[in-house]
Amino acid sequence: MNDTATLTRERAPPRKRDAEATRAAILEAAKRQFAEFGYDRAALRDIAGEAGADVALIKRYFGGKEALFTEALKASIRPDFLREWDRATFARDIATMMAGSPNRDETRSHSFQFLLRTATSPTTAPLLNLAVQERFMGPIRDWLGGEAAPARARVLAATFIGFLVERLIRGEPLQGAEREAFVEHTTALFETMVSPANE
Amino acid sequence: MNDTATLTRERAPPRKRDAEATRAAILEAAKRQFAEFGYDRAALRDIAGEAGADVALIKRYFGGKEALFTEALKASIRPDFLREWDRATFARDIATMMAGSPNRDETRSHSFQFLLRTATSPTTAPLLNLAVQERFMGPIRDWLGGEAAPARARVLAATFIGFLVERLIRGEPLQGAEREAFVEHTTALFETMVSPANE
DNA sequence: CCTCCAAGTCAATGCGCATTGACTTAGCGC
DNA sequence: GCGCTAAGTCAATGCGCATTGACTTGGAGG
Repeated sequence: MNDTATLTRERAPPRKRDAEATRAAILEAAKRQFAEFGYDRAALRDIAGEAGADVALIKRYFGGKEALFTEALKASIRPDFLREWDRATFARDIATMMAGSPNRDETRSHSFQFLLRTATSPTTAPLLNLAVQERFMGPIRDWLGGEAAPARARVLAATFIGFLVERLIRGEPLQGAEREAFVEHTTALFETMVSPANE
Repeated sequence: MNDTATLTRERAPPRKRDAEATRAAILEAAKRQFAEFGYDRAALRDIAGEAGADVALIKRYFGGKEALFTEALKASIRPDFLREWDRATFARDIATMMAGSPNRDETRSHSFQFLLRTATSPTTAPLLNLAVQERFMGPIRDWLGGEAAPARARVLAATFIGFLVERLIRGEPLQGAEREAFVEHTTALFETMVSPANE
């Protein structure tokens, strides 16, 4: 009797024999666990477990751990993520988001956490670079527009990433005056990046 | 004494039986390898190897992998790192540094790479948070001064980290016009953070 | 030259994990 | 109902690694 049911994650209800659905479930679990644990500490066993599938199916459907990771990475970068933010309130929205805890808006932070974990693992960094270049930098560049868009996109992306990390690291949530000041300064920071700075 | 001659594996010349020296060598190798490979992929065998010592000595002198890591982490955060930058040229210096490759100024980036790898590994993040709070945030806060220093320190630290990550990820080096624009915008960005923004 | 202890070595042990191939079963077409 | 194929299961294998305890050796003090 294997009781992997003790895991906190809910197991999907018993699925009919459906290759497509199984594959999708595995990919979903992979996205989540790679994002949460990083490449090294994510175990195929557990991923399969969460998906309600067997480890061997990962081999069948994806080939191996690295291949699964690559696919999960691709699936985690949505090129249209910028459209979700209103241009007018962009800076403040970002600032507010960064002031919060990562657990709250899990849906959105999934993919970014994924990026972070990937970014700093020496093994996976090369994989990331490729994906980011076309699916992350590109959109930001277009979204920014104006002169020197590529360089400005880099600056924006870097800053963005930094705040994600800070939020990830942060121990206790921001509160009171510090939180307000944080939001103000962060808003100002992102605003200077969106509207071209005057020399 | 030159030391970092070859990338492969510098073995120190046969050391006399000296517990202190051995301990130090191990710690040094640990700092380097943890920074380069991250916690998970750094192997005690290799660390000991680089230090010209045996794995078992790591147990004797440090207790285990996690203890060694913690110590290496502490040793990697220098609370006075900010003093190295001239206040007047701070922003531009940072920008120039960020425009370069991480391999060039290895000495300085060691400790930061360490931070990054630590930051995004779920296991080690808690350890980091503690260390960073007092040895990283504190100094920045004092260095910044002025009103809302804690919040502004956070903003500065976050941005700083982001650029480190971006630099770490970046595939090919920045060149030509993009590099120039990048430096300009980054300089401007850091300047607004040092000199208090006017409301 | 001898003793003894700390410094350093060696090899066994066990764990967690990915990989893999042989096995079992569901379910569709006939 | 029958059989065949794809979907899903199981267990063996092997690798990399940290841990650990028993062993060996250097070298200083007598």
